[in-house]
Amino acid sequence: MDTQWLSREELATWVRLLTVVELLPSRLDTQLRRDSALTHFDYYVLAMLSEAPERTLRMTALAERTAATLARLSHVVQRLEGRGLVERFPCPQDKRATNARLTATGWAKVQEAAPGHVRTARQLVIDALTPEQIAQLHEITEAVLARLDPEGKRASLHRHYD
Amino acid sequence: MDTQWLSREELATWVRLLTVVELLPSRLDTQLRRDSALTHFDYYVLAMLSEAPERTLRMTALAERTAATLARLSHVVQRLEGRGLVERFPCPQDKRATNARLTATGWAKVQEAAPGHVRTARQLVIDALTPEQIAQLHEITEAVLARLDPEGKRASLHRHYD
DNA sequence: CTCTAATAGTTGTAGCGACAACTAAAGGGA
DNA sequence: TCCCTTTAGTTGTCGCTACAACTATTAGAG
Repeated sequence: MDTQWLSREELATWVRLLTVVELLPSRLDTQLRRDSALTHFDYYVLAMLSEAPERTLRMTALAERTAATLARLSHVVQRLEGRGLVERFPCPQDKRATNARLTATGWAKVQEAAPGHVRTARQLVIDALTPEQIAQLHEITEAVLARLDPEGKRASLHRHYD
Repeated sequence: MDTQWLSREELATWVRLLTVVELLPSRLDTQLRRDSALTHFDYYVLAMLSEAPERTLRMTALAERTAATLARLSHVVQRLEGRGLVERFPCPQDKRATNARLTATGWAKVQEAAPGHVRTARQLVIDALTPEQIAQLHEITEAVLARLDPEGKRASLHRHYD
């Protein structure tokens, strides 16, 4: 049971990755909060609904696409419903299930927030990388996700974009 | 002011990156919480202190190495002090400043937690990648950090590992 | 030698997320 | 049919983080 410590190069990379993982979410939150009064997670919930048929998804499906637990999603959707951006209604086919649907106000909100968010994504990440690096990062995140979420229980989102 | 939307490849990569950024911290937290009753951030604070001369750092220096705001660090160190893992004392040279020092108990805690944490880091990320991918990820995170933290105000940590 | 601005750190508060406990409905034997 | 398990979702609570407001000390301009 000897510990396999990290090599110099592995450690340097690991530390940089942690720093990115630490800083990126707060940057995204800050921009969206300031410009649209949404957290980044709020935005993603709305964005996923906006791309779904009828702008409607079951809570479980929405949770997968946003890589969230059902509990967290439930809290968030409750708040979004209170703000009139989303509405919930029981699923007719399965009485256990709940559907979440984007309201007209919610749709307008996403439309308004999207350009600024994309600009931020470019500024902070995408435009900092060469096309080759984008391709490399694609492979790298793919490999890591296979470890983080082997069965794809959470985080099915990326499969919709292949 | 037309929006430069993301290409198919850019979007797929961006979504994967977001998923990693969403899932990785909670995985690290879960392991450390379960095995050592520490958050990942707690662990990093203790780890940074353990590598410093005298196992002591000024709050500002510690905040940079952990990519945290001073406010956040202050709260965390307060809690760690309450648990006897860290102690604080005023800096003699600069009466505004506070030094944080790892206690013997804190040192023991890091020693105990480190192997499990490294094993997790390998399992989830490092061992999922080839040496080439590690090198690529090093470059990629470097480029992104230059955007996230241009002046290196926060996140000076990685420079200690070059 | 002031007086102002910058630096160092702390604290209060509010909001979000993790975890555990819970209800309710559907599925699946025997 | 009955019972047990699984699935779907909600809710309460606690702890952590962001943000803003605050104090105290130091550095720098004039």
